[in-house]
Amino acid sequence: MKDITPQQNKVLDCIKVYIKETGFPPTRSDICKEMGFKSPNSAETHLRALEKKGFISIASGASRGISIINNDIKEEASSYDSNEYPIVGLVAAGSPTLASENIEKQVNCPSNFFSTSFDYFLRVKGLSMKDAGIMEDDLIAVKKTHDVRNGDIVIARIEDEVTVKYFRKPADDMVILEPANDDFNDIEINLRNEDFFIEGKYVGLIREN
Amino acid sequence: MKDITPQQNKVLDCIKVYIKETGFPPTRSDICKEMGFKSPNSAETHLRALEKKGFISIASGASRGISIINNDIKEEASSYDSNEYPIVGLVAAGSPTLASENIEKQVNCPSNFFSTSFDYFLRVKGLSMKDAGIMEDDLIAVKKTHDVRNGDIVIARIEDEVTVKYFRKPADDMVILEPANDDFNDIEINLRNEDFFIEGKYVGLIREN
DNA sequence: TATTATACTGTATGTATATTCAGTATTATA
DNA sequence: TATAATACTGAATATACATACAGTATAATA
Repeated sequence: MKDITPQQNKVLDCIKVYIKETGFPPTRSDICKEMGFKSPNSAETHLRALEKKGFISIASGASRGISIINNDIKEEASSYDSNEYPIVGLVAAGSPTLASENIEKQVNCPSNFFSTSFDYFLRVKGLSMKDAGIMEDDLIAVKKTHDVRNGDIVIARIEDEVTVKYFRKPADDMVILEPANDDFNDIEINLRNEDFFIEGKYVGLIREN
Repeated sequence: MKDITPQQNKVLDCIKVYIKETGFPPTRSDICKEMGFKSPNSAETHLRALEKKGFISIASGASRGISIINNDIKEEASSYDSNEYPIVGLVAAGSPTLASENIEKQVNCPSNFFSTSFDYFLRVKGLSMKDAGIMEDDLIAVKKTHDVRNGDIVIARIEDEVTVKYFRKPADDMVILEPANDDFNDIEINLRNEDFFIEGKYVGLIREN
């Protein structure tokens, strides 16, 4: 992304403000009013410059067809770095984890809250990871990934059941899921016979008291 | 707000999706394409119905002048409600907890993140509260208060040392601080002889992995 | 020094768009 | 049973809007 000029930045800001206040983007003429321009072409050229530099996109032919391209890194820097993340339960049925019927609610959380980015929160059931400090009803931040290593705490699906455990893979066709609680036993999975899937990785935890 | 009909809800959804995908609201004709209508007036009448029922507002004369009216309480509450909270260590010296030299860094966190409001984060040292799921290096959200009850997890200062423990007060002149770990012993404090102070109460926890 | 980017004014125009009017049909509501 | 609300088609039109073209001027680059 190229550098933005102060004036172009003003125009960009004025577009953002307009959208925030009205719910839809401004016309060239609206921008002129806001910026004090007397020709719609002043707005037009600024828009084309902003488009060329990657700050906005302009839908050809459409009125008010401006959309802000949010550059995540810039957003984080400018403190608008909050996002809504869904909380899902440990759903047992074969439905997709993030299907709307599984979402308990959405919570607002800065996207850079944990050092690793994450995709959703999972509400923990049971005490099988007690000794790792993961208690019932805790929210664990899950990053969707298949790239897990021995010793990672993973969110895994065996057949139709979702579980949180330590991951270990002693052989190519075998996975052991280890709880962090002496009252529970290891789960051995034979990858040839059983339907096994890594949903993601545990990257953080939130508890409410 | 009046009841929305299933068809009107479809139209409302289609507007939301259009905005999400393009960044700007649809025209009547766009809605027709999405919904399969053959007359722009079909979209128009639906829009007017949605406006009348308070789901959208329509800017007169403006193209794409539709904006979604958000009366979602939870979103309003969580949208731009972020604050900076300090992280402090378990400082032993007699300096005030929130003195700048004790502040590890500031973190951005929605102020309504936990059901109870809080004042700062404390970085946990040691494993004395392990069985309560509080591990080394966890951040616990602390609410400054002196109003604590038996069974609460409190942040207390004995002489010059700060500690996190379960609180119990069996007599007027006595406090027992109980760890959640069999390897540690209860701490009995005689309020007549010892300098004891309740810093606050544990209301939440955050862990980064 | 020539060229490009920035930063505007001013005019013009085709079309994208909102919006009204005229109908038809079905289903609630009073 | 009359009335209103819902759910559409189809056509017409004034205007809102994007966008191109013609200029002017200044600062930055090659």
